[in-house]
Amino acid sequence: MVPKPPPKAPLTAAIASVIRQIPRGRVSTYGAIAAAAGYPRCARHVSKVLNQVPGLPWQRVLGSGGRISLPGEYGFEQRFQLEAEGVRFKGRRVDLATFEYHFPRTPRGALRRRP
DNA sequence: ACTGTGACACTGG
DNA sequence: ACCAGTGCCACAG
Repeated sequence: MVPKPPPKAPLTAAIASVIRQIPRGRVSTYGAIAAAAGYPRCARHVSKVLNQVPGLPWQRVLGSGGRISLPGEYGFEQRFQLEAEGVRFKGRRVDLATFEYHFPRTPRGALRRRP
């Protein structure tokens, strides 16, 4: 039997996993990541995961429309990092049509809002 | 068990 | 186009 599987924050682990799938030179958004992890309405939680789990490609995560949500100097840092990977900006935004990474599939049945 | 939190998304002015 | 306000929802203390 299993000694002790970590039934901790399934959402956190799922989101972290999804973020790691983003290849270099591509980006994604909070909402898309949350949805790909199976939790469509938990975009806000993605930010929490980025702060909790180190080693993630945090710079590849953008807000809706390809905007940088991270304020302050870190925001510029993010922009530099992305440009270093080949991601181009149009004004303050990234052209998602070109650089957004589309995840292969939602790992689990996505929670859908009840009608 | 309850309350606060968060690098959001979306809508209206 | 931009800003401010509102809704959202699982996690952590």
